[in-house]
Amino acid sequence: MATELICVVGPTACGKTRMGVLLAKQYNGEVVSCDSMQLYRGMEIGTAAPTSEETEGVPHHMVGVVDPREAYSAARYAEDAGRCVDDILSRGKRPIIVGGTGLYLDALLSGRGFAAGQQGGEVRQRLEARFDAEGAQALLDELRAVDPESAARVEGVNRKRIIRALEVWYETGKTLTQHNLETAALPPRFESVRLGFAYAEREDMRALIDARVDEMVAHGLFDEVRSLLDMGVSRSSTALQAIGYKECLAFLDGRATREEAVAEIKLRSKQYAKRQLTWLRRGGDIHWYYWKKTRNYEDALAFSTEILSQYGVS
RNA sequence: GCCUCUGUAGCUCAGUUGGUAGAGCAGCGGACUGAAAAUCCGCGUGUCGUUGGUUCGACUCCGACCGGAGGCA
Repeated sequence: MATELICVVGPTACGKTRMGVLLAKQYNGEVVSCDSMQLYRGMEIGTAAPTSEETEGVPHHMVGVVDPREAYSAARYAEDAGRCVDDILSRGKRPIIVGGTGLYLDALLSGRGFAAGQQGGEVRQRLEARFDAEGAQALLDELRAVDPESAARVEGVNRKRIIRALEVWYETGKTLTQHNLETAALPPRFESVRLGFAYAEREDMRALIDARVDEMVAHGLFDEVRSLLDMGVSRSSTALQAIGYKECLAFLDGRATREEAVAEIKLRSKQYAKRQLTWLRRGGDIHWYYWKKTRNYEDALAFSTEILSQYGVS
């Protein structure tokens, strides 16, 4: 199968948006965002969603398409984004996947599918209630009895993972381990080349993240959070768990000063970037380009086209 | 100028009667297919201000010096 997709990955604030646009222009492409928070409407500032100036006319999909009151998921992303990709391909254009949500990207590309169960589902709600009432140990023991491998892989008191593994068991009668085993061998849904962009010095990335957070605040991040609340987005919603939003909430609710909130956003953003790097390292198979102090997009584009030509992408 | 307190990890601080040091946060590494910007796991990274002295042995006791805080003048 010929290479169909170009993927632009990397930690936050490392030039993915710009590279996506440049590549789209060069390869007759359209961008499909792969970002679990840019999906939500009304969160442009805090998620650094591409602005109309930034996109320069290149179509961007999967940005601002979900009501923030809704709970989205990796499974839904794989479906929705998959449709976008198919559509772009059918029009003879090149899909360029741009984003930093590793799980979503893998879900889109792999075509493995997810086992049944969902946030807000009956089985899940019941398990959540039981977890809080009976304690982690009880459910972990229960999981160990049916799916010892999953139980072993769930390190510590990982509420989400314990519940999810049990949910798969009760929803499908198969263990999560079994599901993973059966789907891991499936061929990928799309063939792709992954280009990674990061900083050679982590300190440079950190400084940039700090500066970008200050920019977001100057551009009205706090107002953005206020208007989400005004439109009835719950404080516990997935959307408001986004970095930059939950910290603003702490300020708006009087649990932190404005300065503390901003400092917390910077901190959490940098920790997030580190986690993104961990995820991407693990996946391997990425052609990395490392920025020096200042970004040389021309050089990065030259690097990218060189790599892409090796895969027959032109 | 004198007196008192103080100086230990990147930061805030513990450290019993002398046996070369440990917490939180930060940081670093890792896991992760239906919340993933989420959730969870692992790892101390050190001229104990400097310099003399006492001692088998000093972060610990003594002196001097340097830096910080407060008080009296």
